[in-house]
Amino acid sequence: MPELPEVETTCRGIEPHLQHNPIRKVIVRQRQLRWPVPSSLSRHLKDQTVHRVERRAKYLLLHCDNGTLLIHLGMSGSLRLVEADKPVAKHDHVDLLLADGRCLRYTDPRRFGAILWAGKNPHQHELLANLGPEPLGASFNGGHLYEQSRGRKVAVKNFIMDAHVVVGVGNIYASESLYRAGIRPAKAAGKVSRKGYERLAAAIVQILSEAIAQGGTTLRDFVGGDGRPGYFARYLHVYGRDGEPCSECGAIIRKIVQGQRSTYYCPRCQH
DNA sequence: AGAGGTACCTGGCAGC
DNA sequence: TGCTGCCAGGTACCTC
Repeated sequence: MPELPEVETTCRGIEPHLQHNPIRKVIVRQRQLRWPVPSSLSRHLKDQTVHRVERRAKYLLLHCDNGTLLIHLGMSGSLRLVEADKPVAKHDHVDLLLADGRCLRYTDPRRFGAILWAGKNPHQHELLANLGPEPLGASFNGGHLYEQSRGRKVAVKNFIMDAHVVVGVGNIYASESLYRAGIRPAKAAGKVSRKGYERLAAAIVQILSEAIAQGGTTLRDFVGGDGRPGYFARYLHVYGRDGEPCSECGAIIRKIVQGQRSTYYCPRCQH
């Protein structure tokens, strides 16, 4: 479910509700996520206040005075503020009960997500320390992609999904960005020109920014709860559209598999 | 070092 | 209706 725009939307959505609203109790119903939820969680969080929520890559960092809670939503995770007495559903794994009678509820059917305690220097945490630049940050541009890609034989689509190169480009937006930049997903990363990477970096920035402005495209349907409707048809040009005509040139959109993930592209617009 | 595959897990859907 | 197989938005870790 969550690509970077959804994580960003979650980040902005929960922060104002957590500030000045101390955590009174932690309930862990399912400890077995990607890594076990630490048993020390309750001790660390009880009576702490989250004073700031930050996003780094697709991790959420809930900063408290004595350390930081790291949350990753994996493929199917979500965080919602609900009344504390709302009945729990099957995959509601963790609740942070708040002083105002509500709770931050972590739900994750596939349990690929993570909830970890990071201590006082969270950016030094092993999961965060070696990540590439933020796509919406100042150090990300076409030059960076160009430099990083010299000599690399990996397909450019896999290259831009590598978190050591740039974080936050998930499977949907990888296809969409390459389409907008006019680059074939299977092309070797080292063979893409500087100009190509300048278009690609610009496309990544534009597409992620637009998705955030819309409130996180995929989160919308996830919250709605039913499959993957409306927004796909409206905002995505190639993803999930194999067999349909390209909106630019009319050629039939193709689907290929790269690294066990589906990739979509227009054979006429992308070279 | 880099490329590619595997693993984690549940649910929804198509096809029979 | 029920079964089977396949697919799904992520990413750390393994092997070659």
